Amino acid sequence: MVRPPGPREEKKQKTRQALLDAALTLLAGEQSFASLSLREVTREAGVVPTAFYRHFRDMDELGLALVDESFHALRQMMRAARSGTLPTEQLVHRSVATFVTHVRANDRHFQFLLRERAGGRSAIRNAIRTEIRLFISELATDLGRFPALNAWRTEDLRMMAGLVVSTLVNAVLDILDLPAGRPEDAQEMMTVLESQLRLILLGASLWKRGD
Amino acid sequence: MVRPPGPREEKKQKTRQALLDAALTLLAGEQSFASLSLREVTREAGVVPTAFYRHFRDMDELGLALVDESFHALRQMMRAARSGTLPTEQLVHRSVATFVTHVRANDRHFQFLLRERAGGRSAIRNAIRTEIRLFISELATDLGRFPALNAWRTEDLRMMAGLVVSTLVNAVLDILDLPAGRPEDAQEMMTVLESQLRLILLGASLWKRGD
DNA sequence: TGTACATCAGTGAACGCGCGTTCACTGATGTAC
DNA sequence: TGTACATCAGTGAACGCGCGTTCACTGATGTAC
Repeated sequence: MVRPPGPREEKKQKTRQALLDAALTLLAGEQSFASLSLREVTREAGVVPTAFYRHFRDMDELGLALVDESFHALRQMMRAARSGTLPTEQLVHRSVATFVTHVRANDRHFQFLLRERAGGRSAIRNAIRTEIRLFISELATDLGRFPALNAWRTEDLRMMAGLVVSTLVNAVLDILDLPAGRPEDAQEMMTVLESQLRLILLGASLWKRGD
Repeated sequence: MVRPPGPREEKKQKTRQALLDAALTLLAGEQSFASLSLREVTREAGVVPTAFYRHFRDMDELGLALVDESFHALRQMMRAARSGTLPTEQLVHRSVATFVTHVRANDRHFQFLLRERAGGRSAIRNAIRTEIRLFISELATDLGRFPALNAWRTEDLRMMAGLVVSTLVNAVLDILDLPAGRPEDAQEMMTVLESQLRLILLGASLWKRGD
C-alpha cells in the first residue's frame, strides 16, 4: 500500500523542484550548464548550499533530471499529436504550429537541451542524444504508417526521420531567438519551416530505395 | 612599405598561436568554452597567466579569434569545391566525401563551433551564427546557378540552402562521434547523409513557388 | 489520545583551492645617431 | 659598425573572491507504544 506523502515529503519535493527551476532560470540567461555553480543554484532557489546534497549527488545528477523533465513534456506533446486525425493537406501546417507553440511555451527547457546536446558534460550530452535517437525512431515508425511510405525499408524511414528531426532541431534555434513582441517574425519563420518540411515530403514522393 | 616581421614579432605570433591551440586542445575534451579558464589555457600553452594579456583582452576575444580561424578554413574548402566541375550525378557523392574529410581533418575547430553555436557566451554565439547565415547565403547563390534552379525566387533558394546547411550541421555531430578505427561506421554515416541530400534535391525538382 | 524517541530537510561555520587581475620587474629585440 | 636608449613579450608575487565539500547542529515531522 502506497502512503500519501506527508508534509515533510511534500516540502522536500517542493525544494527539489525549486532547485530545478532555479537552474533553468539561470541557464536561460548567458550561462551554460558547465559554468553554472552549485552555489548559484541554491542561492537562486533560496536554500543554503549544503541543502543541495539532500536532493542530488552533484550538478550532473541535477542536469540529468532536467533532461528527463524536458523530454517528458516533449513526449506528451508528441502523443497528443499522434492521437489526432490526419487531414494530410493541413498536416504539415498544423504540426508546425503545434511544435512552435510547444517550444515557445517551454523555451527554457529547449534552450537547455539545445545547448547541452553538443555541450560540455558527457553524461548530459549522451542522455540528450539517446532521447533524440529515440525520438527519431518513433517518428520513423509514425512515418511508416502513411500509405505512401509503408513499403519503405526501415533504414530509409530512419534516414527521412533523421532529416525531419535535424530540420526541427535547427528550427528550435530560430524559435528561441524570436523577439517576444514581433508576431510577423514568427510567421515568417514558420513559413520557412513549413516549406522545408514540404520539400522533404515532395522528395519522399519520388524516392526510390537505393539498393 | 611593409617591413618583414622581426624575431620579436615572430615569437609573439607563435605564442598567440600556442594560446589558440591550447584552448582548442582543452576544448576537444570534456570542457565547454564557458568553463575554460584563462589560467588553464596559459598553463597548456606553456606561458605565465599574465602573458595572456599581451595577446587578448579576455577569453571572449580569444574565442572570437577561434571562430575566425575555424570559418577561414571552411571558406577555403568551399572555394576549392566551387571552382571544381559539376558532373551533377556524382556531385552529391563527391561533396559529401570532401565535407566529411574536411570536418575530420579539422575536428577540434568543428567541435568548438558546434558547442558554442548554442553555447554560453553571446559574443561568440552571435559571431558563429552570423558566419552560418553568410554560409547559407553563399550556398543559396551557388544553388541559383544550377539550370534547374535559376528560375527560383531568392527566398526559396535561401529556404532550400537553410535545409541543406542544417542537414550538414547535424551531420557534423555524427562525424565527430565517429570512432577513429571503424571505417564502416564512417561509410554508413556518409551513405545516410548522401541519401538525405538526394531526398532534398528530389523535392526541389518538384518544387513549385508557393505564392 | 499522549508521550518518548527516531528521522532527516535544511542550517551555518569552516576548509583549502583555483580563479582573474594588478603590479613592478627583466632582459632580449628594435631604433636613432 | 658601435653605442646608448626605448620598447615590450613574458615573469613572478600578491590580492581578494567564489567555489565544492565537510561537519556538527537544529527543530519540525514521523513512528511506536
